[in-house]
Amino acid sequence: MPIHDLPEIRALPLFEDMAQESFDALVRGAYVQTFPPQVELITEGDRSDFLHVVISGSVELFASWNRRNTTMATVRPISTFILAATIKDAPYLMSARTMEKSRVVLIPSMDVRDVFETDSEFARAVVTELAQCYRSVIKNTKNLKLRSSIERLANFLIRGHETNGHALEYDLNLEKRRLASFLGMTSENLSRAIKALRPYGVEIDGQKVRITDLDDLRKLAKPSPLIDDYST
Amino acid sequence: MPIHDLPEIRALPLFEDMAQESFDALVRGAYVQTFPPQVELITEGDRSDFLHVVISGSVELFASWNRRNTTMATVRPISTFILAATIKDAPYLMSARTMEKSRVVLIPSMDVRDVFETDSEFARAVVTELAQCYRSVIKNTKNLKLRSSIERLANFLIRGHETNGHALEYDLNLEKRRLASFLGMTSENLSRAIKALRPYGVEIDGQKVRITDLDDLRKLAKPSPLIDDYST
DNA sequence: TCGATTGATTGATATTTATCAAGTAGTCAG
DNA sequence: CTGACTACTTGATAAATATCAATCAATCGA
Repeated sequence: MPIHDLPEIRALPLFEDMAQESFDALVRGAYVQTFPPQVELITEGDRSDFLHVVISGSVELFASWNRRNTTMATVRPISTFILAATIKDAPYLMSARTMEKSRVVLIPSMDVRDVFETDSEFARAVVTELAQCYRSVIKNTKNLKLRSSIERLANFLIRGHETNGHALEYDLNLEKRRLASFLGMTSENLSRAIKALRPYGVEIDGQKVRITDLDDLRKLAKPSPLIDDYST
Repeated sequence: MPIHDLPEIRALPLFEDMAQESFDALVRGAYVQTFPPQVELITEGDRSDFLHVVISGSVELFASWNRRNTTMATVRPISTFILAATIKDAPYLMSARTMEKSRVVLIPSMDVRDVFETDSEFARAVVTELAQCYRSVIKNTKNLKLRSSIERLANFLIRGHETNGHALEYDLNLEKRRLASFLGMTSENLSRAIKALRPYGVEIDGQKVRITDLDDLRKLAKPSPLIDDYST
């Protein structure tokens, strides 16, 4: 693995506290690869061979059943994905494909499990990461079950506003059809939902989101830290 | 804590591998309590004070937003809940209430975190448990997003058939309104969904489920291990 | 530059799901 | 036993969401 990627990976919460020799053991068998857009990196049901770390670009996690598909999440640098499957040595529950040209580090799952057994600092970091992931999925479930599609969109937009330094104008950074699927609706209905939010001070033109009346939008969205705060 | 509960708790996957002294440290501050039905044990948003272990009875995990409620899971003996919040020392994302008279062990969260820091066997067990929980919630999300309510019900019934030793007649063991909420539908629609499954060989009378044509039901439900197998 | 393709939008319609309003059956306390 | 209560069911209707078809706009490769 090219040396210039190491510091960034080493600095990830998952790796920063572990012993140097453990980290070396992980990195030894790892390799970095650049993928073109729309490449399926992993397929649900397959055995977990590698822990993946997205270094640049972006990756979509999606799931399928009975010819239906849904976007589960998008992974942006720098972060790992499919940690749970790696640790459990269990089949992937989701597929992953690159959304754009992306660089990904592949760490052999066996190495991850070995180091996990020997380095308790790493084990603890894995716990923190998994607990975080677990809580995120729970929040997502609450979002899906307790809110209508328009409410989900409204909250998504407010979250975007917050993650973009509270800018009132920011980039969606996501194709609308993917957003629709992530929010659990069709593209057509996302279009209509966007229109429905216009009276609440939302303008979306292409990838550009503009919030003209945040208070009004908040009144509709009713964001809650127990659903929308991804940091806790 | 009464001594006669200890062996069962000790045998839980979460605790079985840890050092005896660590287990003792956990149990020292713990206490067991019997609650009547419909008691709210924890409230979402509250700080995590205890790790809970259900010894008998059953506990419903539910979540609320904007005066709406949804059942997230039911916890049956012997298992723990809200492990993630305890480990992260973060607010509960779900509330919990007893569904019937239940005995619950309460282990102070601080003790859990302390032992987690010192006993790496325990830390590893926590990882396994959290990875399991995480994967369960992912499966649940796929279930919700990829299937219609009738398909969810059909798969739920097949799962019941399997967890009851492949019996073609078994007890629902759950109020229908709770089942409805868990499956993400209203009670009324659950009633109708049950009727809609009759042509596929399903009879539900009160709490009694009878599957008369498993093949037909399977053809509709299309169960997948990547959604319905809770063991992997 | 120009088809061809892809993503987004819109309108019409269908399906799914929720809500509202009765009504039924079973349970339970007095 | 009885009246109140609760869970469940049913039918009618409404709302939410999906599907289908058509169009538009942007992009891209030849």
